[in-house]
Amino acid sequence: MSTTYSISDLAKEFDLTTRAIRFYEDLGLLQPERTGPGGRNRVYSGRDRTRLKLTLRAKRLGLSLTEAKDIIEMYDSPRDTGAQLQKFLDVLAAHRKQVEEQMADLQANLDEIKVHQREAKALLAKSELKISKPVAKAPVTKPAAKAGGKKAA
Amino acid sequence: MSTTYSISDLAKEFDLTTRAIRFYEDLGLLQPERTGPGGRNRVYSGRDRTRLKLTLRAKRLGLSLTEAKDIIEMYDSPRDTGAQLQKFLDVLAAHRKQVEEQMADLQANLDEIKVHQREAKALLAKSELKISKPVAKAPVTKPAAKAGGKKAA
DNA sequence: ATTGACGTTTACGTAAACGTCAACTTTGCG
DNA sequence: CGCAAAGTTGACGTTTACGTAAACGTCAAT
Repeated sequence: MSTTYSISDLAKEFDLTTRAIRFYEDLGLLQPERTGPGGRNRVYSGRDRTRLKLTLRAKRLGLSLTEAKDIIEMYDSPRDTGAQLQKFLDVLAAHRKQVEEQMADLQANLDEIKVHQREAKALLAKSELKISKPVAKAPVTKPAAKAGGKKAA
Repeated sequence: MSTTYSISDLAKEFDLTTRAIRFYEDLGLLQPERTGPGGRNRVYSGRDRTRLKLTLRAKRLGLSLTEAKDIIEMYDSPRDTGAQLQKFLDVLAAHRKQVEEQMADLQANLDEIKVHQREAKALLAKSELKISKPVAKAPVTKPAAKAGGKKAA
C-alpha cells in the first residue's frame, strides 16, 4: 500500500495546473497508472512525485523540460554493465562541471548584491545624518511586494 | 576614446547571432548608438557590453529576458532620494533571498551528483574485482562526447 | 565593375510550455 | 434525483525567444 496521489493532489502540492501535469506526461516525464472504470483516472506513484519534483527543480535552474527529462532518465535508468557504469560516471562528471559553473554564476551574482547592499546602506546612513532630527527607522510608505513568482540574476 | 563594439564583435564574443542582439535591443536591453551615413549602423558601448553580459548570465540562471531587464534596470538606475535608496535595499534583500534559494537548489543537486558518483564508483570497483585479470583502466570504446551546450539539474 | 563581407529593415515561421475553452463522464451528497 | 466537484480528451490560442528569408545599402579589394 504505497502512497499514491491524484492529479489535483500534485497540482496543489506543487502549485501547478492539472494541464501542466498532463503536459509533462505527454513529454514522458510522468507515467501515472490508470484507475476507475475504463481506466480513465490518473494515479501517481511516489516515483512520479519525485520525478515531478526533480523536473521543477530543473526548471528553476533554467533547463528545458526535455533536458530535464534526459537527465532524470539517466538517473533512474538501470546501469548493469561496467561499460554503462563508466558512461554514467562520465555523464555525472560533465553534469557536475556545469552545475559548478552555474554555482559560480550565482556566487558572482550574490557578491554583486552584497556590494550593492553595502554601498546603499552607507549612502543611506550618510543621507540620514544630514537630517537634523534622526529619522525614525524610515517608514517610507510600504513598497507592497508584488507577490510575484521567480527572479534572480 | 572609450572602446566600442560592432554588432558582430559582440556576436562573436558571446556566441550569439546578430539577430539575437537586435532582438535584445527591441526589448530595451541594449541601446547602441548609430553611426555611418544616415546613422544606420549600430555601435555598442562598454555599458552595452556589460548589460549584455548580465543578460546572458540571467538567462543561464533561468530568467526570462523581461525579468532580466527589470533587474538590470534596477541596478543601473539612479537612486538619489532616501526613499529610493530604502526601496532599493528592499529589492536587494528580496533578490538576495531568491538567489540564496536557488543556490540551495543547486547545492542539493550537487550533493546528489556526488552521491551518485560515490555509488557508481563503488559498483564499478566491485565489478572490476570480479574479472579474473584486473582490467586495464577500462578503455571502453570512447563515448565521444556530444559537445553539447548547457545542462544541469 | 563586380564580388564579398558586413550591415540594415521588414516580416513571416517556429519550438517550447503551457492557458483556455468545449464537450463530456463519474462520483459523492443533500 | 439533481447537481456540483473532480476527472477526462481534444483542440485551438498565447507568449517567449529567437530563426530564417527577402531585399537592399556600403565599402574594400580584385
